[in-house]
Amino acid sequence: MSNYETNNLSAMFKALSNPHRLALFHRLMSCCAPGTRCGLEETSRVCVGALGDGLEIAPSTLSHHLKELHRAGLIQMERRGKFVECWLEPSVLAELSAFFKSDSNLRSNDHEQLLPTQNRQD
Amino acid sequence: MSNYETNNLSAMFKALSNPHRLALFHRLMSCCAPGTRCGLEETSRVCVGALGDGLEIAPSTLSHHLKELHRAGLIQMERRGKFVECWLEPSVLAELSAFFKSDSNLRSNDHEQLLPTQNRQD
DNA sequence: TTCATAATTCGACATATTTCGAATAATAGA
DNA sequence: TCTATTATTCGAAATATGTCGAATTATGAA
Repeated sequence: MSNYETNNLSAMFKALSNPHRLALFHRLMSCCAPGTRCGLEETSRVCVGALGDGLEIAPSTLSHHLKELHRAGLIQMERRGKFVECWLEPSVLAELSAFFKSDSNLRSNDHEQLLPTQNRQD
Repeated sequence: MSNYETNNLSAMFKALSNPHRLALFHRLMSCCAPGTRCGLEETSRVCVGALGDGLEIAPSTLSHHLKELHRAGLIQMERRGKFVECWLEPSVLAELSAFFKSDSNLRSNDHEQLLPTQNRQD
């Protein structure tokens, strides 16, 4: 994993490291049309105020958190009239899911000899 | 997603939000036996010092970061003689990968009416 | 016992994050 | 234009995090 990839990914995880932001992100994940794969082109959108509903945070805090999610590349935002709509690109979910799929992270011999010899045969 | 789950997950993401910690975690992911699914029972272990190799952080910082990863439930640690070995439980990878699989996050009607009516039909 | 190596704990400091309220901007409608 | 609604920006305060060096612990070997 290059430094660039590491920083990009860690920025995403940082955005998700706050419980409020994770909840916001998860709402966006959950609101896709039931019974279909989330997104494709049917990504549903939620306006800012509705996203924060029930979270008990000030509007300014909500705005800040959504900006962080957006800066990390996790969500999209677009003003439509009085409202600002948020949505989630399915490719982002795919990228993150793939990262934790161990198969995609196998390398051949990068880390030979990482254990001292006396500990390798038991 | 319950509050408990949210906090648990966000703690994991917080642990991965630091580039150094993400690099450490990724090394543990990458060092599995080539050609096999990571883990099952062949999880390979790496001792603390070797994990930090090339990362240019002080031993105390390395120790601190590994403790954070452990506290978040992301890695396992066990002393064997002079060394402390670290490894990764495959189930953790599975859990995280599954979280981003949008299918597993579909709910039926939790978020009806999140967009104001005038914006729902375009 | 004494020494060297591996790793952790502790205390300190600089920096970053979370959160809020007040002020501001953007928009739709009367 | 004036007003109400939606959302953002700004500044400040409290708290958390990342990092290091020094001291300490744990262990194996001479």
